[in-house]
Amino acid sequence: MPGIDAVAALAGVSTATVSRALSGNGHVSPSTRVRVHEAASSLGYVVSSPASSLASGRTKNVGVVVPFISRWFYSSVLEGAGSALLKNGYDLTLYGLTGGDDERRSVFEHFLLRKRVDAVLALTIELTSGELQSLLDLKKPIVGIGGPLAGVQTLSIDDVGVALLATEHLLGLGHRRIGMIGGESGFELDFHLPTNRRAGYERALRTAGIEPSPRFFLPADFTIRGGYQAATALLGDPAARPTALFAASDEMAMGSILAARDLGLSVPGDVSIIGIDGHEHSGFFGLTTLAQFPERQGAHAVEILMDQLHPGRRDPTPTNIPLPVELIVRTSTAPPPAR
Amino acid sequence: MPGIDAVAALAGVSTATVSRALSGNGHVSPSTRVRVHEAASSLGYVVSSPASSLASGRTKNVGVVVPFISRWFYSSVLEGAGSALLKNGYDLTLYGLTGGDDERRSVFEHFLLRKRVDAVLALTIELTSGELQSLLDLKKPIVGIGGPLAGVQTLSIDDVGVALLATEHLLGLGHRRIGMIGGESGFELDFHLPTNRRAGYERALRTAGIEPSPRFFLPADFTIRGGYQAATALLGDPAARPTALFAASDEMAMGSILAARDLGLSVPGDVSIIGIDGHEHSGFFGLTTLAQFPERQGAHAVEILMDQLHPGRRDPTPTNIPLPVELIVRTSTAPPPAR
DNA sequence: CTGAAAGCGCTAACAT
DNA sequence: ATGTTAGCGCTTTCAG
Repeated sequence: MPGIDAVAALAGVSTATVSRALSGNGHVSPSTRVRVHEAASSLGYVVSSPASSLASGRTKNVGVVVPFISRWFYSSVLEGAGSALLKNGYDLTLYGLTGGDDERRSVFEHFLLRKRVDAVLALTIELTSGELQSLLDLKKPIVGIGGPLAGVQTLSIDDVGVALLATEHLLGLGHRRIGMIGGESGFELDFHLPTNRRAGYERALRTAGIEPSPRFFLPADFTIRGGYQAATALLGDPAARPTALFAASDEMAMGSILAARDLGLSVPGDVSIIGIDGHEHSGFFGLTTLAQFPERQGAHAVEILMDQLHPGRRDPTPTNIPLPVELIVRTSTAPPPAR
Repeated sequence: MPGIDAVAALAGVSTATVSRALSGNGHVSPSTRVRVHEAASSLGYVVSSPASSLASGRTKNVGVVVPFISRWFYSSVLEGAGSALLKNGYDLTLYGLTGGDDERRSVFEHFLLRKRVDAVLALTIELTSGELQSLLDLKKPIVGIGGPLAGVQTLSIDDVGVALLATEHLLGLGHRRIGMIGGESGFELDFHLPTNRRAGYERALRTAGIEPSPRFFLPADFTIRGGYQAATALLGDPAARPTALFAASDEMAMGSILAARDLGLSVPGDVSIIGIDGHEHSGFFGLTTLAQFPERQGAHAVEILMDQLHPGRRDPTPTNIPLPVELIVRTSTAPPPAR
């Protein structure tokens, strides 16, 4: 492992010049820049990150805090963020908040404070004011996905709007009896997502002159199994069942499709089903959905972080950036049965 | 952000003593240890990782290299490894090899060489000899999951054995016409996993006096959709269809269950289906499976790493450690139809 | 058991 | 455009 002075010696310049040439900070003549790069690569020199960090105060690393890792949405965002960071020369240090409160506390009170990250990316985490404060105290760029988070730059889809669109799609097909499988309100990790999606659903109905019926709403836990159970209950009464179901996540929508089948109902013949997510499996199930694009969200968040880390690279960005969603119509939705 | 000398001053000792007291290296009298800890926490002192790393050569960080992030197996391992690392005071830096070759090269030639990690954990990655060499040159502990990897400590399930067990379960129920949905052989990222699982399947059949028929084997891509298509083909001919299907992954097995339904076949009445994985959704599908436990695998790998990082903590471990699997019998397997 | 002091390998003023 | 040099904030001999 050669050091910077070996490179300097070989290139016939000072270590300062090597540092400048390799990092791109400060001016170096084109010719010496080339010499230095050649010397470095011929020696296989790679800068020591701790030494560089200690001297410069920058780490070329960003911390990503996630509530879960092995769920489609989070791991997809992670994938997008990771590859975007790599392209920018940054590492990604992952802080999972799975374990208990102790683990969570140690992340905020110890791990994130070690001066190991230049910025932090927080995925759909409802932070306590103490946690938020300790992040803000770092005086480092923070961006949240799924926000909004007070005082933090965030990206998020418009949960009310997306639910509105989904419900309107169903209304547009002629459905009047539309059920919803929502989120459990205790699901706090996602910023009022359950509440907002329900609000969008109800607003769409009311706008169409339909009073939402509590009998048509059932909360579930965002999983296939939860969706299956809720759909089974909602579709169970042949006399008074909805002709369409809007599920607040694709996994629940998939569970609903399976439940409908098991009840002997055809989708979309007897019941239409729409979800939210654009889950990787939604195509297989022929599910109509409002797709969000988690990988792009991750990449987008990284862009914002990079802009803040390298001022002058772009305009300052506003406080909460709405993220695009896209209605993908597949074969799970159609006009209601003739009756 | 107070420094170590602020703590030293407040505790009335030297910085050296603070360092020793906080890190646990070197002896400090119980009483001063307590004073130092109190001083540190009252000031909110947290060691600067770059400074500590530069001085000690240790980073308290491990690099994890993964081929994919958003797949159940990998994200589960990651979850287990992450929380185990956290408990040990280590950070986890994630290197995803999703992007193209350039990205991959930069990980091995640059990112991993920055002296940022004390060890590396490689998940089911078939490394080129050059990549392996550059890892070995780091002279740091490496452990692989899914191995074996020449010269590296690895953990892996016995792919031949697990396929053998799955097939034997089917044989034990009385099946003789057993099909398999295997892996595409081009799926190189997993060490010969497709080949090994097929070998176990064939060995079990031969031991039972059955010559495996190529017409009963179809490769797929480990996804639900792939399993669906393969199962549709395998079960398509009512005259000569297998009475049982062994899928090399749970996702493919789930696809098979859906395919069987769509063909009007009852599971397990007409056809039994078994998978490998213990996927989070396998319970929902009533799938009989050979469960591996990716989270535990991640935690286990971390244990080994910690043992190597803190010598004397436990015995040196052998070269390839077999991982436990467990047959979970649910409702997708039963004796073959009476005929 | 504790303190003094010499670095760890780089970066960033400050000169030139 | 490039060189000189003083740290960055710790850890770790080496003494005592």
